[in-house]
Amino acid sequence: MRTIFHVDMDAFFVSVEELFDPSLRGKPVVVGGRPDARGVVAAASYEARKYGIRSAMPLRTAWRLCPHAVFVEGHPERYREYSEKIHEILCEFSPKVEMASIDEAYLDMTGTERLFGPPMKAAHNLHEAIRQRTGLNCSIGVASSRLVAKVASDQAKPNGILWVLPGLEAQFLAPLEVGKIPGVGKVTEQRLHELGIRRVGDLARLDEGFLEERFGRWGLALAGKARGLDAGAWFDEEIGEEAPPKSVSHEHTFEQDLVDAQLLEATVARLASMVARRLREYGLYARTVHLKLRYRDFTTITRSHTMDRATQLDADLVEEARRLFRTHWKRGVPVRLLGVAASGLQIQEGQLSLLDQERRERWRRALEAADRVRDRFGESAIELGSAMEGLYRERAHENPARRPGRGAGKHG
DNA sequence: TCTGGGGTCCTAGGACCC
DNA sequence: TCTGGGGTCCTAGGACCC
Repeated sequence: MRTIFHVDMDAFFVSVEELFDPSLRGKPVVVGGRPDARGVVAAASYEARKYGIRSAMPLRTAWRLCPHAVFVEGHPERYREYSEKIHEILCEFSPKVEMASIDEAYLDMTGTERLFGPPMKAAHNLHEAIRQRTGLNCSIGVASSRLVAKVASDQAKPNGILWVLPGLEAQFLAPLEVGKIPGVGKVTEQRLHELGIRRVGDLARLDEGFLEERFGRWGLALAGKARGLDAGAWFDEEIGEEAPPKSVSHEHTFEQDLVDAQLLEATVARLASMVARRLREYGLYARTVHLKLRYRDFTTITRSHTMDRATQLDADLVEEARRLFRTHWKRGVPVRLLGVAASGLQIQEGQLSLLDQERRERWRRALEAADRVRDRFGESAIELGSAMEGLYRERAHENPARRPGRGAGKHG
């Protein structure tokens, strides 16, 4: 029998903002952007929630519900910093810690009794350690599976601890609405409602075969979840360190829909460069490039292309993304959002000839140097990066014989 | 009300190979 | 010559999470 903790920070983004600006305390606060911006609520304070404001709600709606709320853009760097602090603290309590997102984590506390005492005592100590060292509140769920621990932390909010005793998992879940099960969203909830299933207990009573018939493999997982088991890919057994990313993406919604081909293409190029940069930071190479296009009426298409070999170079990703855009954008139709993603990530580049390898190595170093320039002077220096690429091409063309002899790293 | 950005996982059809 | 099945890759779309 395992002992799993799920630690979930309370109103994380808002709470971090309050640390830096205590005048926000006690007020309805919305993190996400200006109230008239195109965007959604990233986090709402408990006071703001009293007005019906919720995460993922359009900012304009939130503003209508509570015009005197304080709207802030937010500070992602600060959230990352605090997330790392929390991770450090968690690692003092267990060697098996897994950050599930920026503000929540699973701990395997099995066999830590001699060190930290029984589960409730350990949970209290952990809660107190986080509060003292970060000034932030969290809620903790304790149970024999990830699933039940996660639901328990949600039930414990705000600022509480809930331990579901081994053997009582199904009893704990039974009265809850099916939407409380992680992985059951609006669509599945609606489908279950149509079958007359409203509570987890209703679900648990059903025959597995019936669920599999209607929901496929997902139905089987659902049957397990209703009984408190870690079923399905969402909850793999071991709790451990994070795996490398499977995809990297950047997207942008325009303040106003755009039809200008040049502006749109420039955006595609910028997004592709940002993706390439992240790949270099991770030390990964991508084989597949995806373009995402959202039109004014919100219809959204994605188009992708898989290359012969993996790359992490701006030029390659920009070229592929731009081609996808030119091929698939319906000219003259206003665009709301553009996105570029990379997948099929691997550690090594595909096999190359020696000459290609040298050429690519020079490019890679030049681009890394450009990344450093951007770090120092900000994203506006991005033009410098592309200008350098142009310069490189010209020179290589004018005087190809000169390139290999000179120090390869100098051209950054 | 008018819908972000960054991810993961699943499904399903078609191509291609054995 | 016709028929088949399984496995894997690619592509597109969608549900879901924070």
